Order: sequence, then structure tokens, then C-alpha cells
Amino acid sequence: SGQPRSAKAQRELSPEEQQELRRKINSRERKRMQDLNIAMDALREVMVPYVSSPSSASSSQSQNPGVAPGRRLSKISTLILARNYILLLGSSLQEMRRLLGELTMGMGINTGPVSRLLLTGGWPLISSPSHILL
DNA sequence: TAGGCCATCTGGTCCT
DNA sequence: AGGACCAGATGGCCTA
Repeated sequence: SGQPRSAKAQRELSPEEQQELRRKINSRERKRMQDLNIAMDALREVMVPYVSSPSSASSSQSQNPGVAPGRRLSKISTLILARNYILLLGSSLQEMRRLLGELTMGMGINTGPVSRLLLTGGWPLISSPSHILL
């Protein structure tokens, strides 16, 4: 009973049927990995301006270790950069909130919908970047 | 030539 | 039961 059902069921098949089943499983796995790569490419596309901007290109070695300038981002580099970018956006938003708070409270400025959203942390994902850490 | 990156195959496990 | 997900193994390609 220690054997997994699929392996047991597989052994009861004829060699031809086993081969056909293997082909189907391999094909599904290939498709799954291809979908994953499509998603990775989409993420790369978002990250490209962040990585290859002229200002960061020269200093990319210190800021983005493992990222070779002019080359396609590896999967691991894409994920690490995306994480760093999200953290950066989170802290930028926090700073914006702080400045907006100083402005509106210190000067009695009437807050519009955008500033109200920022001040009240209307976007939980960004207001708490740690929620989306791996 | 060594090391990094990647695609593919495979068997096991989890989920519906 | 079948499909999705995962991790290990393997071999190919490319670059320093």
C-alpha cells in the first residue's frame, strides 16, 4: 500500500499503454512549464526598464548582482529583481504618504480622493509589502 | 573547460 | 481516477 495509486495503476498497463500514458504526462508537464515561462517573460517585460535604464546599467553590478547588462534576465534574477522592485515601490509609497500627511495636516489643505486613499492606506497590498513576501 | 542556465523526463505527492 | 504541482536527474548550449 506504500505505492502511489498512479504508479500501481501504471504497472497494470501494457507496455504500449504505459508509453502512451508517459507521452501524455510529459506533454502536460511541458505545457505547464511553457505557461510558467510565458508568465516569466511577462514579468521580465515589466522589469526590463527597471534593469536596463541608462542610470542603472552602469552601476548594475553593485545594485543588481548576477544581472549581466545587455543580456536576457535569468529566471532567478527576474524573481529577485521583482521582489526588490516591489519593496522599493512600497517604501516609496510610504514616503509619499508621510510627505502628504505633513502637507495636508500642517497646512490645512483639503484632501482629495487620491490623497485620502494614500493617507488611509487604501491599497493593502502596497501598504504592507511584507504580506507578499515569499 | 568549468560553471550557469535551461528544457525535458520522471516518479512521487497533493488536490479536485 | 486524473490532472496539477514539485523536485531530482540528465544532457545541451553558452560564456568567461
